[in-house]
Amino acid sequence: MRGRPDYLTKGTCSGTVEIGLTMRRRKTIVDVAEECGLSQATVARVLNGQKNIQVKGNTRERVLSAAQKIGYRRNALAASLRRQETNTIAISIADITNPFFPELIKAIQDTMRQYGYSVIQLNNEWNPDIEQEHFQYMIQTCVDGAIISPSHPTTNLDPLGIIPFVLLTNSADFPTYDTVGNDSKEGMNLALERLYELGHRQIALFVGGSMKSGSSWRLEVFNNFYERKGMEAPTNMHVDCEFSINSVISFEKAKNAMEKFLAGSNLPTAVFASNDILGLATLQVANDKGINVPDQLSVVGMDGIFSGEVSYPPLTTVNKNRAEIGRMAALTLIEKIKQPNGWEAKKLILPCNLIERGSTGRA
Amino acid sequence: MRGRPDYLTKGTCSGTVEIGLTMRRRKTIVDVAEECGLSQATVARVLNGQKNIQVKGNTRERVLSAAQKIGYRRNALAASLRRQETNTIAISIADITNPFFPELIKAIQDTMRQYGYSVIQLNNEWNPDIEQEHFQYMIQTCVDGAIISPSHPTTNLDPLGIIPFVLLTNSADFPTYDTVGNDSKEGMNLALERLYELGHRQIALFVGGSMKSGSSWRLEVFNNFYERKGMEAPTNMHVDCEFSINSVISFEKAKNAMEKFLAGSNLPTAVFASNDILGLATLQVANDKGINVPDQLSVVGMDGIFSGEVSYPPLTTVNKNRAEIGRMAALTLIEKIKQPNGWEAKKLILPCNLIERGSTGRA
DNA sequence: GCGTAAATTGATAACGTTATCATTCAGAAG
DNA sequence: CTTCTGAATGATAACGTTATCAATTTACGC
Repeated sequence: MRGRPDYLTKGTCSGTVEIGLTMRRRKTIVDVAEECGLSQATVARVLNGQKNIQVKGNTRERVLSAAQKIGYRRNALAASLRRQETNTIAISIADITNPFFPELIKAIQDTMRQYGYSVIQLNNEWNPDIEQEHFQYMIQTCVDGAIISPSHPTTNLDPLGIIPFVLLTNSADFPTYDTVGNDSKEGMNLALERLYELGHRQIALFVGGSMKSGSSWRLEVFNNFYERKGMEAPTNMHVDCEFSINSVISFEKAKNAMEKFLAGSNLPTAVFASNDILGLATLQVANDKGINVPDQLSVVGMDGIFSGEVSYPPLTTVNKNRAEIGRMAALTLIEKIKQPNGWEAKKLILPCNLIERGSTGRA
Repeated sequence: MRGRPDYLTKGTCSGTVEIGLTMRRRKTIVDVAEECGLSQATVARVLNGQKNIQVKGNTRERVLSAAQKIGYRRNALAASLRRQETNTIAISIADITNPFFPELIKAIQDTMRQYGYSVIQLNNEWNPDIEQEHFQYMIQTCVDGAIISPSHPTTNLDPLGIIPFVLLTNSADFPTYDTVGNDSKEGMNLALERLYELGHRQIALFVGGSMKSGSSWRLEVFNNFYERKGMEAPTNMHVDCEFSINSVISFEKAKNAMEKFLAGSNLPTAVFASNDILGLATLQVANDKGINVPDQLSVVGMDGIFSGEVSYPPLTTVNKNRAEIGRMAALTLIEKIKQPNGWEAKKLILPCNLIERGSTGRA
């Protein structure tokens, strides 16, 4: 029986007397062993629950009841240290208050839970330094894997070392990594095509500023669309605005930009907003100006956040299935963790779907 | 120098030759010690960075550069096991996709981060069984503390044992525990008083069903308010609806309930909704029916979620400062962790504030 | 130069598991 | 009653830190 030095053992209940002020030490496998008169080894065998262990039903009983009796709780720290795996994965995103993320995270949590993993979620606030700190944290805490939404296209992922990870992005900026993302280009096309079908020819493109990488591909898709239709792409139909860390501030900035645009002379019959915040801002400006949506102006957003359902009118949007992205990212990561060798980069691109609500109608 | 058994050492780079397929073992303090020719003890002293340690500047250099060179990363697992603290706390809430929570969580994360703690966030989906599982998980992973939003007024907190925790609630259901919450009653009064000031006498009370504990106190506050004004509280001005796990579904149910109510004969001049989802549903129904808000109907919600800012008109609401609640809960918990003895239950009740936006006006 | 105290450094035992090996035990065959 | 085999149990060395104590070096006054 292994001894315990005095300065630690002090305070343990011995016999029936319990020392007043000292904290009750947590029960360990050793205590269970003492209690039931078996060795630590057998106790461990029973309690860690490996499937194909050999223990007599009798001794199993003894161990379990002893553990129950003294209130034993496994110390996951010790187990993780010994087994060299923590059954924990990390998620790195920009900002949990961004309405895009909670569902995504929940899906990851749910899926991971099913496979016995817990999830640590980290916000970097679009700050690459914090992001790097988080990577270090992941290494220190020995997470088994990570799901990462890179704060920038230039995010350096090397520090992650041998930690298996999956990226939440569809950008071409990370060609050699595993990625799960939406087909945003195709989604945007879906919206434009539908607007065309409804008779819209003067469509404004509303893009959220420098923060969002990939503003340029939107313009490309926009121009290609008009080309496909044999029309000249309008050049005076672009609305830009800054995008901020905080959704509320972004919303205000978006409103200002759209107000200015709608005060101009050349008015669109429809607005394609590259995310729902921008779309909602457009709605509010239109409402304020007495422009009827959708009779005088159609508005399409992108993402499918909750606020778009409760707006007036409800916002038509290119929906990104965040739950599915989360689930697939989780599954991909698990697969990668289980089979770390000979893995080649997987690129999963999920389709978007158009949800038509009240903000769109005939031109 | 401590030895390492063959079956583990195999694959470590020895000399200049590196064995092909085997995984590179993670560098430890022992490796650093070998590299710089000092003992583990001194290496540890330098690297764990205790403030007032005694090491010569020279040796510190040696250690640091050696650590740098071989790419040493501290193993937090081992450290936590030894130090008996993880610098990690857990948050238990119902559902991260509920728009009320993300800001709260972020505030907790931010504050905790400042004090060197990481945060594990767990969703119980209003399910007490999952909630209990999470409590067990907290014990196993040896979190230093927990912040808990109880799924039900009957949630059993005993299993948490000696883990220090703080509850996110203002209900009287947990009188003996530390709690941080908003003064919702006072907040509701704020709204009613303001509506009265604006000339409203026929105010409807819109309450979200059985899910939400504390529906009854709202009625009490409502009746007290009218009594205070020397008026008879209207008894035909209560709208109830089921509340669901999912915000979207709750919203639809709320719309149905409000539609039915507004189709009736006795119409209110104002609606007080006990949360923003209900308020937004009211707005949308009014808009659909051509009832002008706020000219014909004023609407006040409660919580202050983002969707209320982007609705049309923007929703007047009794704001709960979620960031502040999170911050205070975090600070209280830290205090409790640092000073575990002789603590008596702290009850923090933060004031609500009324945010007047476009959905309210003169009767 | 010497003795003493202070400043550095080193050796090592924990923390609570898991996994390997060795040992014992039960049961069957001879 | 042996002898052998496989099942069941026990002893113990890791996992990588931190913290205690002991040992060593340095500083300093006389």
